[in-house]
Amino acid sequence: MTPPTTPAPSSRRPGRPRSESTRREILAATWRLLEQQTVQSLTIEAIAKEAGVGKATIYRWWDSKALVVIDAFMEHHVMKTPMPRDVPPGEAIARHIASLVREYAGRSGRIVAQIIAEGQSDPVVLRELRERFQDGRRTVVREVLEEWQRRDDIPVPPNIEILSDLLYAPVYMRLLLGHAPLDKAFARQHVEYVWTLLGQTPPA
Amino acid sequence: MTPPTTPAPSSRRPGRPRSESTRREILAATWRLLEQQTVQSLTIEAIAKEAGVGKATIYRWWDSKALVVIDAFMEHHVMKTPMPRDVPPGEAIARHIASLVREYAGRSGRIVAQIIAEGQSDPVVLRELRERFQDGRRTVVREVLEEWQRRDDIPVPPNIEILSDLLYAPVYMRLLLGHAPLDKAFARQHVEYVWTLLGQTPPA
Amino acid sequence: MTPPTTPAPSSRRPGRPRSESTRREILAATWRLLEQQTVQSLTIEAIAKEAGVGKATIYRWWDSKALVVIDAFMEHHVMKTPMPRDVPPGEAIARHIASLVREYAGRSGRIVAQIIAEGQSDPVVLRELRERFQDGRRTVVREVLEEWQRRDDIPVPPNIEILSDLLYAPVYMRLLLGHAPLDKAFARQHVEYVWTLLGQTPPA
Amino acid sequence: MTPPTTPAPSSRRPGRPRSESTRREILAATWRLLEQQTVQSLTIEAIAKEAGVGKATIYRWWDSKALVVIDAFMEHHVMKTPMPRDVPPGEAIARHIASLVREYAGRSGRIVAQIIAEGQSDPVVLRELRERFQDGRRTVVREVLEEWQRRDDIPVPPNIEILSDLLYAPVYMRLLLGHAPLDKAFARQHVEYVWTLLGQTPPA
DNA sequence: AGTTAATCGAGACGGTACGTCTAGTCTTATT
DNA sequence: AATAAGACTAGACGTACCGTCTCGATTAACT
Repeated sequence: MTPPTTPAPSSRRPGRPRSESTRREILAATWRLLEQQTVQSLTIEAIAKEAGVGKATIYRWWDSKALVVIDAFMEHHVMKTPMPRDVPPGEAIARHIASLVREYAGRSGRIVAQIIAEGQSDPVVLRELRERFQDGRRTVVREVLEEWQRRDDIPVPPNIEILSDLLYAPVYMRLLLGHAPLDKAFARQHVEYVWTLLGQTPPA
Repeated sequence: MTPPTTPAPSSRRPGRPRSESTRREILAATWRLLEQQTVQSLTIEAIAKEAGVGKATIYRWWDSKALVVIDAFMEHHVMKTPMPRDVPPGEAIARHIASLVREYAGRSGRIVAQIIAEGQSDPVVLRELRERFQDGRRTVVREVLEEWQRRDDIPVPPNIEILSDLLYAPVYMRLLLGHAPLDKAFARQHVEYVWTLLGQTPPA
Repeated sequence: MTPPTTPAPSSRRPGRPRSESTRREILAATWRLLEQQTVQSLTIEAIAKEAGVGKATIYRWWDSKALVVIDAFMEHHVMKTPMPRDVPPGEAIARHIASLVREYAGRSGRIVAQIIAEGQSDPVVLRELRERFQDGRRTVVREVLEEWQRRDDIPVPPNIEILSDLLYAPVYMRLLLGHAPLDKAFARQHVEYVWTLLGQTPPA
Repeated sequence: MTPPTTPAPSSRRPGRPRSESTRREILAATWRLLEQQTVQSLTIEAIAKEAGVGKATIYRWWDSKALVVIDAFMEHHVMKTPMPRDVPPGEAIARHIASLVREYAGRSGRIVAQIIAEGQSDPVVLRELRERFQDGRRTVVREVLEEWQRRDDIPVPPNIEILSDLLYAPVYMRLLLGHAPLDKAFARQHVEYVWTLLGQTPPA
């Protein structure tokens, strides 16, 4: 199945073209339903009904419920946790972590967590989530970390992913395990501690 | 519903007592089926058939499929990742992380990941998993970290959970997101880097 | 699949026994729906809904929609066109044809016609209809015809089926083709003519 | 909807004229598919695909699947069971019945039976079938029977349809009910018996 | 030894959703 | 206009499980 985001690159295929309004309605309906239930309890049937759409139309463009949810999420997410680019790298990362925690503490966090959950039994979902949502972010983080190393000479491991994980993994762990709160206090303490270990003054 | 692990607390209830062999057969069947499929695709119906047991018998003792899986997992897990207690605390933690990575790289890891996944739409599951599988471990980790602080004066955050997460979260993140390998090289690099930040010599 | 009319011949099978009330409710619902629509437009889904029953329950006991309809028909039909046994054979046949025409001119006729229609693309249906509905009748007709031959010396073909068809086929042809009315006048004219050919006085 | 056999009666309508080759291709595709499946299981979708034609094109010219089938049947049938016109009327009828039985014993019989079946839930189909396929025949049969009466003084009922049904109904009954074979032996026995009743010598 | 009460297996039951299929309609660009 | 292509809403298909229920049969402790 062609990824639904890639329309028709060439001139034009024969037949009635895909309805853009239908696509939007499906994603909007999905998003509405996710206010009241989990991804697991969500059904294609319910999405179709809520969107006023035939089930086959959904199956035509998406391979699984989770992929619809990823699309719906991307449609409404539009990068609410950007990496600040006009501040020193250490502060950029700190602010980014804070905004990520803030975002993940709410509904978006629950939905990301449930998409990751779906991904545990469907590799396609996990891959799609990473490619569309996280890989770009990881690249930016890596660049900022390298800049930070150049500017402030922070100690960096041979494989910079190790540092990147160190910074972000606790956020995801609390999101998914819920063993401790995912809140502003956590973000501050985590940043303060790691910055101290890196020999930096934590941002105010 | 009474937790299935708590048999009969008082002297004795009237009527036919619960069959211990049936309980074991259900958990064994669950474990067998999990060799071939995911927790999500596993069904109570299939467990009942595989175990030669009525569905109602399963429902009588467990509230959900995931709770059966947790029990089956505990039955076969028997703490394969103990915290070494006869080595210096820094080395104990390092070895523990290595054994955890080793364990999670295989089937147990997949199953733990899938239980966490189930937990994203069922708080009971997540709580049960934490209480029976992780809380005890976290307590031990905390004790070892405090000993480490006393012995080697490592820098420790006010809330020691922050350090604990720093050490273990990358393992869970790789287990669940799969964005980077969960292998021996990762364990070594991660430990080496964090130990360096803590001003310690990483164990060989 | 076991014919649903044959319950459990032996002592008792394990498991919850089949619900007789459910069986009756399904057939009653089918009959109700057939007052408003054709067999072709009838759906298992609609039967299930009308009967307040799960679809699987219908599929468990019947192989196809048409077989449910046959059962529903038999349940309500209870042989409304019996062969009179206390009159001379010629008159018995004449009365039987008249009652058959009367019956087939109404709803029963439409349903029998539609079952035969279903049978054109499903041999099982046609066989079932013949075995449960027509074979018994044909046997009786044959006996009465043989008695008629003995008593009144009517001319009979070597294969008595030929005469039997001659008597009954026009009824079915009008039922199915509708090229001419299936009414009392037809029944009278048909009987009068055939009786004349057989050298008998037609009954008043 | 205009009957599809009536092309464009007037001089010329604006726009692209109906494609005759498309019409033929649809009917040919229908006929090909009917070699492998029943009318009931045949779908407009399959016909369109097999003919390389849009579904809408079929819907534009025919009101239902069964009407397409009737057209396809007429296209290939070309009256294979004509009434012989250069023999005595009794023999003409006898030969006609024999050829009808021969024809109906094969694939044509199955298709006619299935068209009649479709007609049980769609009066339009039944009417169309009669008008285009059987009414002409019935008229011819009636004429031959009347000639037979004049020539050989056979006993004829007031309404000659009664005799006509007597002759032909057993053929249709066996075609549709399948309770007894539709073969050469049947045709011979049936004709012999009826001819005897009519006081005629059966043809050799 | 007989009674009592909960357990067990089997499997039928009312439901719900699955993913597929076809109906019949519509929207394109092309002929 | 008519066409091929194919997307669209609608809804039935037959299957799979859900969690509940009714059976008869078992299994112990308590009369």
